[in-house]
Amino acid sequence: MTTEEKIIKAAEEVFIEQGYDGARMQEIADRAEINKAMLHYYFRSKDMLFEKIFEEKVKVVFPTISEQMKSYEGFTDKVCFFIEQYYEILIKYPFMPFFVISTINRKDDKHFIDKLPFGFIKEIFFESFFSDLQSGKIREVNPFQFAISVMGMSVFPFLTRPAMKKLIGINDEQFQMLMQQRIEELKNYVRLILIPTNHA
Amino acid sequence: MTTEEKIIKAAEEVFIEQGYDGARMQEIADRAEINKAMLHYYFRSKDMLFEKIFEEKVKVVFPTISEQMKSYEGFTDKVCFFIEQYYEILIKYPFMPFFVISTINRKDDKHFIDKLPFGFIKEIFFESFFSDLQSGKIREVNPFQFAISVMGMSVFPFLTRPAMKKLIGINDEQFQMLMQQRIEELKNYVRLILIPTNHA
DNA sequence: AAATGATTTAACCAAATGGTTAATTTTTGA
DNA sequence: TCAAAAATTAACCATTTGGTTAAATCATTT
Repeated sequence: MTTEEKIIKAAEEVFIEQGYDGARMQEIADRAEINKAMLHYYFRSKDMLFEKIFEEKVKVVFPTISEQMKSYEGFTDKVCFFIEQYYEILIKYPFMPFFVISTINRKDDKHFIDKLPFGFIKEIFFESFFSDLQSGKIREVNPFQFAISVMGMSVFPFLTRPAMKKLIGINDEQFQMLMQQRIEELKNYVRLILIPTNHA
Repeated sequence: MTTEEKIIKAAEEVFIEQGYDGARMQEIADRAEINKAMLHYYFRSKDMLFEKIFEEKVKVVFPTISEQMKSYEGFTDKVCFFIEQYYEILIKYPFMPFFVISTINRKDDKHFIDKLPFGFIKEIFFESFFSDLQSGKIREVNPFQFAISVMGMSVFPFLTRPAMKKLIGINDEQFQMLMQQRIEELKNYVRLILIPTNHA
């Protein structure tokens, strides 16, 4: 493991746990078991190190689901598949949503928003939406609002994990199980919302 | 306006905008137009000042909706009413959700979770749930998962406001309008999920 | 008006923090 | 083998930050 890799691994941990403001360069150095000067030697400043980590991590959270997505024809199926794939990632990286959201909400530095791959979301949620709407395969919902809802339902428990765990009284393992079950539940909700009732 | 009130107002602003770590005592003093020593005179330390603000603000975000909630009989109606009331508060205080979530996610200090009024949520979502389920008035959904979903759909756009605005390309005013429209959309989703289709 | 207590201020402090530097060790390539 | 380049370290630095203090001002009561 090279020094650079050690730094990135440690920086990931610390930034994700503590956020930009809470993170300390010394702590990153300690966890990487290297001299603090190395951080600046490899990444110049705290800002540039953070930037690097954020870009790297965003690539993980918003992966190229869209590729596989194309094999699904209908909008409903696409959304359901998205939930499945997204949850696989979320369960693997449960701290990611809070990291991303706390970063894009930083008062002074709003430029991180531009690093989010919006195209990806648009592709998933709007591509087959209108054709399915016209052919009557889905109900008349607002695509924006619906997209926000699916994202919100998916991500919210991960943003409130500490509170969730306390509210329901569970540990990390049980939380993970609950999230696993949640996939089917959410897919069910999506179908109930989208698929019209056939008044035979 | 007393000095104490000036401090609280300024501290609210700064803590909500910058978070605990990002907030500076000097900036709070500047905005309140008082000497920094007054902050410690009235609230001893940054921690105690923050505690005060958090407690105060939580009372606003989780108000006594539950009282009015009781006049609604059915579970579906209760949830719809909750969304209405909750959105009134959210539109008024759009920064609150991020403030609360970033606080309960603080690594070192997880005790803020205990200050959240969980009872309130339980009351709303579980009280009439089971009776309505047994009488067949609502579909068989998991009450936990459903509660998380409603909360998530409601709160998510406020957590991602800066990104939302950029994604859809709107300003603050338009965002507020979008959220106003969202109330009906969400109530619709809730009904579609909960109310069973009558197979006549 | 004087004494008392509460409030406010300016100056100060120690610790922490991001960042630098000059010297040292390790690696590399001719 | 040896010099140049790259990597690493310890010590250091300027600034910022939460917090303190002692003196000054203001308000209240007698």
